[in-house]
Amino acid sequence: MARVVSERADVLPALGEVFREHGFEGASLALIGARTGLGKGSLYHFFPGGKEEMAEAVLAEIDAWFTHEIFAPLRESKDPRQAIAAMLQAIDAYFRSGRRICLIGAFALGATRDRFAARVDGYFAAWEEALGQALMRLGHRKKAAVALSEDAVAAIQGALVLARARNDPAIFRRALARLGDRLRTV
Amino acid sequence: MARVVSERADVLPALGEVFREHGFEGASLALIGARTGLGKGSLYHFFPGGKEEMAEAVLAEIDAWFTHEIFAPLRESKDPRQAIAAMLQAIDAYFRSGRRICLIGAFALGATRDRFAARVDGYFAAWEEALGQALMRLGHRKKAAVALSEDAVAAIQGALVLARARNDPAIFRRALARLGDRLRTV
DNA sequence: TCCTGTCTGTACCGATCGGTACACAGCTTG
DNA sequence: CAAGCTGTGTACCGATCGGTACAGACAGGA
Repeated sequence: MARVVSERADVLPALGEVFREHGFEGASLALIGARTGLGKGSLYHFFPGGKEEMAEAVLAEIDAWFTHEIFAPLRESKDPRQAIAAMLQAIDAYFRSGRRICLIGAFALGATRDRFAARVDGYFAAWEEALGQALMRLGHRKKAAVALSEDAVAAIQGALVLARARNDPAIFRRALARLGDRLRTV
Repeated sequence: MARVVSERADVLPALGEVFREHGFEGASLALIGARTGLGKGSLYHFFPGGKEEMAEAVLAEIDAWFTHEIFAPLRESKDPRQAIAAMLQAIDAYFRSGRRICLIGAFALGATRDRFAARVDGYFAAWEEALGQALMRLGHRKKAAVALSEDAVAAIQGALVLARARNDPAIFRRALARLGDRLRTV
């Protein structure tokens, strides 16, 4: 039988897209198999825990990406203003300017939330905390920084909802632009 | 066989809750039957179109409620400041202070979006338009009113995502409070 | 009383679901 | 070459899916 040599990590992006487009429940093994090019044999070889393990692996990968690319710079950069600008740019790229939804946000609203509660909560908690840190170093007092970071993360998620609801990615870009203004003023 | 006498409209609230909690795909007929107390016979009697017609009816009911309770006052009230305050209060009650999600927002992020695209788009479009009207009568210029209303609707949706993601309804109340401040300043 | 239309429960349908079992292919190590 | 591990395809499992068919139950009007 054909041997294609793939690794667990190789299929995570495709897996993520299937979950994004069809949700956890809607992503059937048939769909997953078609999208990843892997049969059930391979799938269950890489993910013995089935769909749940696949989703968990995808969430872990997303978490790692954000931690490294977004959260760490916000926490550590010596220039918080630049770090925030970089965050907005990275977010715009990651969400394809509003054409791609946030899998974690979608899971949060879906029936899947409880199953991945720790990941879902941790993702947003880390984001808020990291952005709050940057805002404090920018000169905001703790309370204001917490409020502003909560507002910012919510604005991003809301913009993703709206952009997809109205099928208009421009909504997301406009929201990011306004958010940039609000995050620049101390 | 037992006869309970119910009407189509009577089951819409229960139907809505099932879709909220399990999503469109996750809401199986077994679940729907259990929650509404209706068997398949009754269900398909009231909704010959099956699940799709059930969801459509729920969306129509939600749309009607918002149109009457939220959008119309925003458009017509002689005191836009008061109308906006009333909107925030009605929203807080409707979403149970963050303990209840927005079905339309959840559908927008889910795989179901395309099937109910018109409803989903129309709901948010109407909200933005109505709020924009109120903001203009409050003294904002058209461009600012449009931007602010888009921001406000996104903020509400984002706060619902966050509140459910982090399992903390207080996030929603805080977001509403901050939104009130932003909408009050002309 | 009978008839007709509105409800309701239930048996049943084919399709698909997630998951398991297992045989086999091919590389790697001796 | 032989053994062993890692991938891979496929047949198969019971459960559940959305939907249909249909007969029985009840109310209102004739």
